[in-house]
Amino acid sequence: MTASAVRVRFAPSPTGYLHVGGARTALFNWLFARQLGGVFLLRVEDTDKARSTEESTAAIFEGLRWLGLSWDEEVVYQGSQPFLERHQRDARAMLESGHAYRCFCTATELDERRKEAEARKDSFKYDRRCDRLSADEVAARVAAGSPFVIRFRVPEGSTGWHDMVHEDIAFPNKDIEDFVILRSDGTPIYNLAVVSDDIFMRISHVMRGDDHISNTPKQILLYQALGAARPVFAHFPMIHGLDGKKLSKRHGATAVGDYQHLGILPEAMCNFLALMGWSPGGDREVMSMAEMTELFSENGLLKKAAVFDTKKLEWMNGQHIIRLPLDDIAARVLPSVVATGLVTAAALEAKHAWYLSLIDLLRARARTLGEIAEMAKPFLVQTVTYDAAAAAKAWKDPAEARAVLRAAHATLAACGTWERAALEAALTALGEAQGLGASKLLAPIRVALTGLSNSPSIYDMLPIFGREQSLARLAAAEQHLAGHLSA
RNA sequence: GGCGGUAUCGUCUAGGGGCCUAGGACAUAGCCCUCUCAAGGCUAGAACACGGGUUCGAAUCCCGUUACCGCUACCA
Repeated sequence: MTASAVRVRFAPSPTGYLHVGGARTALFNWLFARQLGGVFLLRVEDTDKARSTEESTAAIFEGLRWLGLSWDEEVVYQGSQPFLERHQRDARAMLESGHAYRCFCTATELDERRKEAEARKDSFKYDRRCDRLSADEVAARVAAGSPFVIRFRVPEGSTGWHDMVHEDIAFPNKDIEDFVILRSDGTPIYNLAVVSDDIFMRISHVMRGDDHISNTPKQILLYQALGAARPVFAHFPMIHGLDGKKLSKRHGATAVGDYQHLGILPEAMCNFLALMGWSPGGDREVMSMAEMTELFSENGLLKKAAVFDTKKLEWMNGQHIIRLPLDDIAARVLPSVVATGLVTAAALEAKHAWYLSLIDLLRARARTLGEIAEMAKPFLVQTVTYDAAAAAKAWKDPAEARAVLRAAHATLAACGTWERAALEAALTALGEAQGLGASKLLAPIRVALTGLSNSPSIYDMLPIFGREQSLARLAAAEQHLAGHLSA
């Protein structure tokens, strides 16, 4: 097969949001296509009209776009008229070629028989009774207007394939029942629709979740009955929650949109997802999209279900936050910073260099974009709010703290230049002169400057605040403590 | 129940007969760095599900058992 013949698709059913498991499947398809210069397609499986919604479709597109998984060609809708008609044509063709037959058993009857079998602890499989109907009988029922479904007549033998991740898998056909391919209302059942569409879309590799393994033999049978060449199949392992069960709402955030709002970068999300079911080999872990595209290989595909651990996702996000270009991160965190309500985008634009240096200072200590915005707050407020616990600790003795602040204020005010090195030298000298250790000296200043007990280095912050603002904050804290003393 | 799949530290994984007294990462604990918090560095504990084979030799190959997961619809 030539590389250009690679055509893969992601085929979600629009009944919810883009789930992390779906996102992982989409990512693998995308990576595979991009690496081989193939085509990545999107097909919305909306044949179940009752459960499909437009909001869901939009949410899935949005999730894919955010992740950067761009698709080629027009999105295809499985439930659209031309598609439906083709599904019916294919079903009819199989009826005519003898690969399928009409079944007049009603859903209720089937249900009862299934329950009876269950009560006897027998496994239920359709008994093919309608396949034994005479041609005349069938014609009579059709003429009488009896509703019927079309069932595929599963042949003798065994159906297997060579899976890209599981190697060889085979199912004895006797374990596959004569499954329905067309409902009594003329709409197709999943397996028919999928095969019909994959043939039509000339899909070369069907890559999906493990949960489709048992559908595969049925689909292969359909390809054969339809006289079409089958694609290569790949079944990726499932993603589970911390309890080992299939990931669901109970496990917390499972929609990719949840992570977007949490301040996770799409690069980190993809990187993390890629490692669930795939490994580039060796100790390689943190990768850019370009690196993953280059390294992706079916040899690294894993069989075991992976547990989704948000702790590692967060760590990985921190790694991407540090590695991505500063202006890129600064631009992406901007909406969150503006959302604090403390500053406008225009104001930040006006002092872009200052904003960049601020973000540079904060990003090493953040794991999410939201944390960066949170840590940026003290730098954006007009008046500092002193955190009670921080003040209680750093300003334990108000008189002493006030003295330190006053001395620091005088020292810094006397500084000729407002540069990091000079400032540090001046304060270090002050500390030595007063016999104050770094902690004793700097902790009160930290609270005066930020109101918090944790922050970037004082010497890094001073230039960010600037001379005027720094001195003002020192003075304000001193004032605050003075009030505290008289009270 | 039937059928199918999977099985290395708590988690993500490296490993494809000897390089394995099993490596890396997250998490956890401790130390270093240090003005706090991160980041970074170092260290520790922590795994080949079990039982049989095959082989001079098995985490790696085969079989069985067990556990877990999935499918078992006129859902997708």
